[in-house]
Amino acid sequence: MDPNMDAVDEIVDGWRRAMPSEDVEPMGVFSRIGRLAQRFDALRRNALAAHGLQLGDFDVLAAIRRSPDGALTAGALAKENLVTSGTMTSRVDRLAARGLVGRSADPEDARIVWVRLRPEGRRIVDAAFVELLRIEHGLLDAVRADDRQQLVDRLRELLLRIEA
Amino acid sequence: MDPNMDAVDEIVDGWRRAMPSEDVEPMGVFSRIGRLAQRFDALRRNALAAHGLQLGDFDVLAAIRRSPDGALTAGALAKENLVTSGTMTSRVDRLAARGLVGRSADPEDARIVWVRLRPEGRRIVDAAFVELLRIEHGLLDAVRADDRQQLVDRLRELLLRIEA
DNA sequence: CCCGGATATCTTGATGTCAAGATACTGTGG
DNA sequence: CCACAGTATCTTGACATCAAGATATCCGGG
Repeated sequence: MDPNMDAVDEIVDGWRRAMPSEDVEPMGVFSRIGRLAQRFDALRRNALAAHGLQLGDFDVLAAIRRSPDGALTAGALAKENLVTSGTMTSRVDRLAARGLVGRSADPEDARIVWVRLRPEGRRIVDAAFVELLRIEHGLLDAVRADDRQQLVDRLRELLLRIEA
Repeated sequence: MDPNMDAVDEIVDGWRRAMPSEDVEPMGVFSRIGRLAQRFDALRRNALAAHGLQLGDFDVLAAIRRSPDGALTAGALAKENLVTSGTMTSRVDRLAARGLVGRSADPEDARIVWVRLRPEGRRIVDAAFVELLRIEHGLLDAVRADDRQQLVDRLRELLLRIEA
């Protein structure tokens, strides 16, 4: 097999043979994005396990870590992580039980729950982030530095379209 | 907010503020890929529901549909779909119960289970495929035709690296 | 001819997520 | 001041997936 072909080239060729009347060009983009995400998640999952975190745990800690005030509401976390409120409840339960985050009530609106990093949570999320970044650098080596900005710009176009 | 910024620009800026000493360039690529995959899966899930299929169901039917002989073994399906053998057992159970696929024994190796499309399965997968392709075309409109090949080539480089 | 490692599938038990609904609170218009 | 629509979070029940192990089969070396 041509060593410059990847698994998606096989898939696209397969569809071309199976449905010759269709223009299957978009599959080369979207199948690769899906497959890359799946593989990359497996790498992340593996790396995070060494820090005692699941993917969802990291996403929660990271969102709080990035927030200007060091705290987010449960609803804001759910929205940022693209999960339901029920999922966020269970993630925060898990992290709070380990002492990585703390819940606190809002003094003005009793419906709101603020979630904030505790020192151990911040230590862990920073260590995990640096390691994930190291892995990402290693993968991005496969793309010439000159081409990276182009890639980012094209992905941004797609994301703006899909989130519109 | 700058209308040309997407959700990932926000995230990357957040990390840059939180961890100024790190080079966060790769996040612009990998966070977008992850987020695109997540959003795109939601669109696919929605479109497939109209055909009575889940994402995993479609992936199974599609893999068989593309195969030259019109049949694949349970193991080959699991490998192609990047899932465990247990997951494939349950998917094939589900599809076989609806009559969309059939299982048959291999005459030479009794360990092997061949899975093959039944007429209704083929009808459904073809209809679903055409609709998914229509959706993908609509999204890919966001990228100029001249730039698409570049995008595919960069994604292929990443996929070859990540699957190596 | 038989034993042991390799292969292929299925079973079991645990888990993370979701959809839908329950609960509690806010704030505005009458 | 009250009713009601809207908002924010949590609870519940169902489900797809996974990891690990059970079962069955194949095949090569002694």
